[in-house]
Amino acid sequence: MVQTPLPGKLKLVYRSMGAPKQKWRAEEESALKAGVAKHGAGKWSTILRDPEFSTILKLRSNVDLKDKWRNINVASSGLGSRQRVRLAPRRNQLVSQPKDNSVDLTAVDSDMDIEPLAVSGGTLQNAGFKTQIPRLDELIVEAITVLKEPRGSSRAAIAMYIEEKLVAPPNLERLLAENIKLLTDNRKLIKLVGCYESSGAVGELFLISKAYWSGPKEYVKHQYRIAPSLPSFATKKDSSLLLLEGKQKVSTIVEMNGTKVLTKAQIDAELEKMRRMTAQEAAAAAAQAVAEAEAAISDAEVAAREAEDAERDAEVAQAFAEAAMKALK
DNA sequence: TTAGGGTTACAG
DNA sequence: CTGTAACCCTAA
Repeated sequence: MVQTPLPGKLKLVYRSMGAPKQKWRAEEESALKAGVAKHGAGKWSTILRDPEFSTILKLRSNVDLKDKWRNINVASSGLGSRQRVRLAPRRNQLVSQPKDNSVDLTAVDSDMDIEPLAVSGGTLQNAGFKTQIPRLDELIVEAITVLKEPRGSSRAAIAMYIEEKLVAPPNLERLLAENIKLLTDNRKLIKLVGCYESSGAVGELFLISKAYWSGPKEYVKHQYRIAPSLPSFATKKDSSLLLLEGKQKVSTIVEMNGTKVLTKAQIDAELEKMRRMTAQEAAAAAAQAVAEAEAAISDAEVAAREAEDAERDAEVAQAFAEAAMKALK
């Protein structure tokens, strides 16, 4: 019980070879989250053995993964300190059972990920256990956000995340399917329906409603991403025809993202180009745009410090790609 | 091997 | 000093 590593004199016990602490890199953390999404929490050894993560997590042990996952969950749970496990968080029950579809997710526009976090000054004193009965739609968004999977998260991954976090009702899968569909229809989420190859270009098909890809070599993935919030054109009908042309357009988007200005002239210019292209060409161009976006995401993961900005740019690029794909139907 | 409790290092 | 993250120990 009492841990006595050494007599109090010699406390300067360094790690294996003089490594004080091994801070987790964002890359490793992402790999861990992805691994949990794939294999489930608790399968640390399995995750460690997965060739997709073994390279990144080579220096970590299964215990390290377990501890890190615990830290992530503790931090994500909104509760400040977890040295004292006063009450088990198992009392959280998902009660928002939509009888029909009375879940008003239209009001989830601006106040989405803002947590109250009223711990100003003193620590949690009265907040014994949180009664924060989470909303399912918020949980979905949180799952996708936390998992940070480059190609989005599948329903199974989202369900697994939620089940890891709280006691979910047995019909979670069904509720999840309904809620995800609503979120997708309301453009809060972007659905990755498939990947395809067209004339050498490999891309993804993002849909926000019903559409089908009849092109060659399509395989369904059914993963979901957070829909980026774009200035204006997302609500305009006429601007549904948008298109990118590879990295050139991406750089344009980056500039746009910086200034937050998307002029009508720019949209018209894109429309002009779009009208000269066939659906196939548009698909290829959209594919390239997505590829650029993915490259930006990869770079962001390597350079963990500027991950936010780069990923944001990537998402904007993907939004354009999605708009282009929508135009195809 | 994993889930926890417990400990140490580090940043604020 | 305090809280947090990385690490350690051990029962199951």
